[in-house]
Order: sequence, then structure tokens, then C-alpha cells
Amino acid sequence: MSTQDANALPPQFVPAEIEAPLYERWVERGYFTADANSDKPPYTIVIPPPNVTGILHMGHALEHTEIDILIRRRRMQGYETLWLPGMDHAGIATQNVVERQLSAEGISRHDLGREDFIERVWKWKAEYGGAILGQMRRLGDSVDWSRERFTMDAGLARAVLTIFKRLYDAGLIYRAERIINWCPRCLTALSDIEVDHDDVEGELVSIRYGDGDSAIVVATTRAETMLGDTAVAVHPDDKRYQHLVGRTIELPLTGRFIPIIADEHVDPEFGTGAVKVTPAHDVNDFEIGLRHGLESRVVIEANAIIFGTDTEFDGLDRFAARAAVVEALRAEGRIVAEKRPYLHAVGHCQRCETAVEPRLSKQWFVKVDVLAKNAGDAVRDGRVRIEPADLEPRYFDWVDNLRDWCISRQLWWGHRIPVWYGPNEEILVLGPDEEAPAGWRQDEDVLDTWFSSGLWPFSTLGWPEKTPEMVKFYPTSVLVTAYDILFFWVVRMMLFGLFVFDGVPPFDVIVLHGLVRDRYGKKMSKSKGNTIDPIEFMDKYGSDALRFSLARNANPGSDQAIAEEWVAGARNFATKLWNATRFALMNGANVTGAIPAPENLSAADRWVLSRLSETTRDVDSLLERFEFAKASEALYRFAWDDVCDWYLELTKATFAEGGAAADVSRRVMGQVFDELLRLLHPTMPFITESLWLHLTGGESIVIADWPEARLDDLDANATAEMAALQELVTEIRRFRNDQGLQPARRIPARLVGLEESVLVTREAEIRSLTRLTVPDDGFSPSASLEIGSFTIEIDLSGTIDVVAEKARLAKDLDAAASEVEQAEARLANDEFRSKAPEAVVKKITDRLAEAHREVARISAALERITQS
RNA sequence: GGGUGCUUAGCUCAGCGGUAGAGCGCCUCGUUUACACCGAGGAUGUCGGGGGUUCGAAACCCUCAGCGCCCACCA
Repeated sequence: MSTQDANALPPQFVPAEIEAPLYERWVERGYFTADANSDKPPYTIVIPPPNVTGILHMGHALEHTEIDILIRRRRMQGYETLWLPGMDHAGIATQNVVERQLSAEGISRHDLGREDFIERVWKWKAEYGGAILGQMRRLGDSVDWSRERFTMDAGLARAVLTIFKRLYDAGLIYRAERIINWCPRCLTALSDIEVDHDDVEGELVSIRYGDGDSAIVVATTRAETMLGDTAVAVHPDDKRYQHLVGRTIELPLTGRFIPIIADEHVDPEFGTGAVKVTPAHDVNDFEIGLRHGLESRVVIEANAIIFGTDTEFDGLDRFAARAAVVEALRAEGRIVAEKRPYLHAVGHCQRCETAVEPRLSKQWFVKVDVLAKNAGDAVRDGRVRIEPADLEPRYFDWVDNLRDWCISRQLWWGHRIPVWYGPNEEILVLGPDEEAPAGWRQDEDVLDTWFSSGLWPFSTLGWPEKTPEMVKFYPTSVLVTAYDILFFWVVRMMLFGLFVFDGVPPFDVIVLHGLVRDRYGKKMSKSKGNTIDPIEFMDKYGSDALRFSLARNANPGSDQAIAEEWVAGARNFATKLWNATRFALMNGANVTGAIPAPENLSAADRWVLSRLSETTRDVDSLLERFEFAKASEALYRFAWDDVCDWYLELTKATFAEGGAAADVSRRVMGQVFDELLRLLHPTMPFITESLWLHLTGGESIVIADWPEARLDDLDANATAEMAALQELVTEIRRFRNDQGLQPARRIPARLVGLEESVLVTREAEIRSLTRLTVPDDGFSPSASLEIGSFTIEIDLSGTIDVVAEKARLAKDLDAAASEVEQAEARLANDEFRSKAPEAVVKKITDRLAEAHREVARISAALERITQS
């Protein structure tokens, strides 16, 4: 292995020039395929998202960042990793995009027909989705994004058929007429989770039903549904209405007669204590209807038009009908009260924000009770861990209260429900390789996206076949995703995984990250115009910079703000790294031969190796806990503060001196950069690869070993010595600054007190860092500066700025005096002395002594300067 | 209506019982041969308000206020 010519590393770091070639090289060398013959422990990381349908956004960039960091580190640690591609078989999101295109052309999907519509979706994906996915690669990921892999391929279709049939045979899938959430714009059923409840200003009208002594007042926010009322309900114990229960009253505007019934569900405290019952258009009412054998009258069509009421309202849109019904009732004098505005929650379609219409309809459901209990238990008994654990209650709350899951969608893009109906409505559920008898027809509906997504951890591995991958990679180790997708996707994977594998969950750990927000921490939205395109940042600052800034802000479970300046800062870090490595190469840093024994190393060398091992240890434990932000921060601090600001500066003196010590430092420096680059590789894959190749001449950092912390390198003496040196240097610099001495100006000075201190051997380094030169024969100090036990005598060839120096000393004196005050106050407290731990008391005592010394020293210096 | 989280420097956030931190921004000086996408130095906070626990609280408890998120079949 030979060190390459430093000239080969261009002076200017240009991300665009290194990223693409390196990516191509990695792919070419096949670094990203699983090695099936490996005898290393299986280790996979599931990668989301299965539904890359819409716009590539920061959320996906963050997900990929975290996953790729974990994967790359595991790979370097020698584990076998398998990165599975996401699949794109989403329903509504994709469908929406294409439908919008169609409506711009003035046609609906129903004009187009099923087959042609699906072709349109494919076309969109090829043009738009494909381009987006192509860009994702530049984050350094390794996914095979080919059309076959991320779409409804044959394998997935097989898996869907298999699971559907198994669940059906187990009695866990059923078809029933229920009140479901219906989106009148998407024209499909929705599951509960696809409905967002938002507060809306509506109107609560109180309507008098019946007349005379059987008059009863009900209140509603959806007046139009009264056309479908089939009862009025009161609480059984409500004295006010007991005489009415069992009677029949006339339903206004319709001429129909409906009964007054008693049901426990009614809250006597709310409103008048009487409720209109519309079984076909309200979940509660439907249940009341079931209990009392009421008729369900559907009066609102799929497209939200009133129909079948034999009234003037037929043909009106639901909102128009609402106003018209109220007016008609008012004309009859039946409106007894109106409350407006009346704030109440209304369900909206998550995709298109249309108000959802609860509607009686025949759909397919998954019976979730046992499945959900298992999913909850798997986390409760520790088979699956959720990181961060604070999000567990949210998981339990949801899983433990899950209602049956409506899985049929009246859409065309998706897996068609594998149910066939015979001539007499017989039902046949087909598994893989089974065929329906002639003349039978398949159910028109498709499955909820999340139904097939839920199979992802094993359908991608070839299930239901027992493939080698299946055996090796199920269960997988880690699932990484944003918390907002916990219920949509993660829970579904749990439900199915536990069912299919008889209690073995699909993964060991669920790692949840937050959402990416704008620079002010506000949610990004198109209407606010505060969305950020990650690709723009990649083009401008490089993939590494984007990735590093995402990682550096990724605290588990909490949202992160991102702004252009943050990414620019990460790019600055990359540039710093580039230049530092360039410096190392120019000075002959190398990785040849063993590191000399500690006794042959300089203090600076021992210190930097100590910090390196410390950093490695910290980064390891942080990444094991998925603390990406803190791990990135530790690396940033070590690289910039320790290596660049101190170590490299210290070695300048060593290299100027030359000799054996310089050779040793060259070797140590090579080691430091070698390991630092490896530690940073998962977080900044491209630049580290590029630099590492120049430094080591190795084959690729991708397949290099992950560094191990050498705890023997931890060196308390070197660390203490370094702290003393840093303090001395900083104080001298501060003095120079206060005196208005230009940084570059070399000034003769005598360093008194070094001999007796730990810094005895470090004069050359200190002089180099502070630009204080060795005094010659004619040296006559004109000022002296006391720092701790040191005195720096300086020849300023003139007088010092007394005013500035007095100000500086006065400030230091203030600080020392207040230190004394604080420490004394605490020590004067007997309770503190008796109750606080000994170590704490000692610390304060020491601090007080030190502060006293400071006060004396500074006072004396002030005295002298005033006299002179 | 139930949960749940947040409120720390101008902005975004760490810290979660022993002297208030980072990045960006700000001020001063600087072409020092790795780097001006830089270096050196500096300023900036009664840690949302009020109580309490403790020798000691930004951190623990109670309470109030503001903001956010999740869940929800209140007509």
C-alpha cells in the first residue's frame, strides 16, 4: 500500500465532481448486494417507504439518511446486510395525481376505463416517479429502483393472494354492510385512519318533530340527513320523555312516520336529550338501528347527491340540501333554535380534504381483535422495541382500540380483491395458481394500499416460498420510519407478520424519527410555500452536505427544522475535511507500518489518539441508540475542534522541526484521518471515500473495517497537559487581541515558568501557536503577562495599551471575585457542607482556593500596571 | 372531549439534580505557506409565570399561561 501523490487531490472540493463517479463505481463493484454465502450473523434493515408515490420530500431524504448510515456501519462491522427496495403500489395518492391530469383534459377516470387508466398511471410513474427515484440514489443509497422491483410484481401479487386467502379461511376477513367513511370525490371507501378530523364552523339547528303533546325537539349539524331518519331516540331513564317512548310521530317534509325509542347511547345531558336516528348515515345511529331493528334508508348517493327521498330535495348536493331542508323546516315553523357558528369536528379525506360522508355500504373488512392484541403484546412483552420509548403509549393506545379495518377501495390502481362471485352470488376466494370457474366474475374493488404494504417485510423476500433470504432475514433487525406512518404501515406489518409467522414479529426494533420542517419549525405545506426541495440542496451543496445536516439534526422521535444555511454549514464542514486531509497528505501523513509505542509518541500524538478512541467509543454507543444527531455532533467536534484547530496546528511546529518526531507524527496523523474518515463514511459517504482512497490507496472505504475504540489509548495525562496548553495559548491570544497586536505579527517573548509545569516539553508548540519568537540577545521586555503560574515577558518595542490591559484585567478580576463570592456563600452554608457529597464540597473548596489565587494575582498585576 | 409533548442566547435546538451549551447570526482583528466555504478573539440568557421539594433546581413535584401533535361515533 503506498501513499498516493497529494497532487492528485484537487485543491478545490467540488461535490458534483466526485459523487457521480463514486456512485457508479460502487454499483459496478457490487457493494450493495447481499452476499448469500456469508457466515456472518444475519442483519437487515428494512427500508421504507413502500409508497414513494408522490413528491420526494425531506421526509424520505431523512429516512434514507438514517437507514443508509445504519447499513453502512453494519457493513463495515462485517455484518451481512440486505437492503430491500421499497415498493410502489399505492392507491389513492397515485390515482389522485393521474386523475388531476385527466380532469385537466376534461375527462374522468370512468370515461377512460380501468385498463387505460392503469396504463396512464404507469406512464406517470415512468416519467415522474422514475425521475424522482433516480435522484434518491445521490443520497448514496443502494436501492434497485427498477420498475420491476418497486411495483406490483408477480411475487407481491402472489403474497397478497396467499395472505388474503389465509385470513379469509381463518375467519379474519369478512364482507359486511356497514357504515364506512366515504369520500364523495375519490368515490371510494376509506379506513378510519385515512380520515382526518378537523374543526369546522357549522350550524347546530334544533328541529321540532311531531306536534302537540308528542312534539319532540332534536338537534343536528347535518339537517339533510333527517330525510333518512327512521327513529328518534331518548335515554331510557329520561323522565321527560318516558311518556313518548313507543309512540310514532310524523317526520317533517317526508310524510313518513317514525317511532320514538329508548336507547342507552343517548346522552340526556346533551341538547334536548333527544336524538334523530339516521342508521344509513351515521355510525352510532347504525348501531342503534341494529339494536332496535330499524330500517336503514340510504338517502345520499356516492357522489353526495340526495336521492330516493321522494322529496323536492332529490338531486341536490348534500350541502345545498342542508340549507334547503333548514329553510323548508323554517317555513313550517319547526326550527326552534339555531346555533351559529357551531364549531365541531368533521372528518375529511386525507388525500383530497373533501368532507367524508359516513355511508352504509357493503365492504370487505379485516377482523382485528386478535391480530391487534398480538401486535400490542409483542411490544408489551419486549419481542419488539420501539425507539424512542416515549412513543410506545401512542402505539398501545391505537392498537388496543383498533376497530375492524375496511380494506376494499373502489379504485383501479392496486391489487384487486381475489374474490369471485358465482351466478347466484356464491363466494369463492382464490389463492395463487387457482382459477375461477367459467362465468364467475371478480370483485371490482382493489385492496387498501396498506394491505399489501403490510406484507412488505416478507413479500420482498419471496414469501410464501421458503427462500434462503426468507429464512435469513425474517425477522429483520431494524425498521426505520417517521412516526406519522406508525399506524398506517408499521402496525399493519406487525398484524400480518405475527399472524403469518405464528407470533414471530417482523422486526426487533422500530426506530421512529420525526418530520422535517422549515427553518422556523413550521410544518411544510405547499399553500404556505415553505416547502424545501432536497434535490435543490444536493445540487447546490452536495449529497453529503444534505445528508450530514439531516443526520446532525435527527434527534429520535422529534421533528427537525432545516434551512439552507444549515446545509451550507454542513458543506463548509465537508470543505474543511477536504482541506485538512489535503494538509495531512502534503505533510506526508501515511498509514504504513505500526503506530509506535506510547512512550515514543509526542504529547500531542498521544492526546489526539486518546480523543480518537474516545470519539469512536461515543459514536458507537450513540449509533447503537439511534442517536444520529449526537453521533454526528461528536464527529464534527472531534474533526473540527480537536483535529483541525489544535492537532494540525501543533504538528506544524513538529514538521518544521523535522526528524524522527515528525515521522512519528506523520504516521499518527495518517491513522487519525484514516479512522476519522471511516467513522464519518456512513454520514458523508462520497467525500470520505474520495479522501480515504487518496490517503490509504485502499480499494474502497465502503468495505473498510469500522474502527474500534482502543481503550488503552485513553490518556488522562496527555488530556490534562493539553488542557493546560490550550488555556495558556488562549490567554496569550486574548492578550494579543486586546492589545491590538496583529495575529501574524511575530513578537519576541520569554516564557517563564514552563520548566516547572507539565508543559515543560512544549515550548516550540506554544510559540508556534501564539507567534511568540525566541528572544535574542538584545531582548528587553516592555510588558509582562501572568497566566496562572506562567509569566510571559514580551518585548512590544514600545509601551503596551494600558487602558486596554487594565480593562482586560478588571474584567478578569470581576469574574474571579464573583467566583470567590459564590464559592464562599456555598461553603458558608453548614447544611451544604454536611449534606452534599464530599466530592462536590471538595470541588467548591478547590474552586475557592483557585479563585483566591486569581484575585491576588490579577490585583497585583493591576497594581503594577497602574504604577508604571 | 381524552391523551401527549414543547416553552433555554436574535433563529433552530442540545442539556434533564451540582459554576448555563452548540450551530447559524452578530461585533473586533486578520491575505499566518490546509482551508476567507477560513483563522483568532469577543458579546448575548432572572433556562414561559407562580408556588413547592432539596444543602443545591434549567433539570423533580404542583399550578397557571401560550404553542404543537396524536386520538375521538358527542347528535
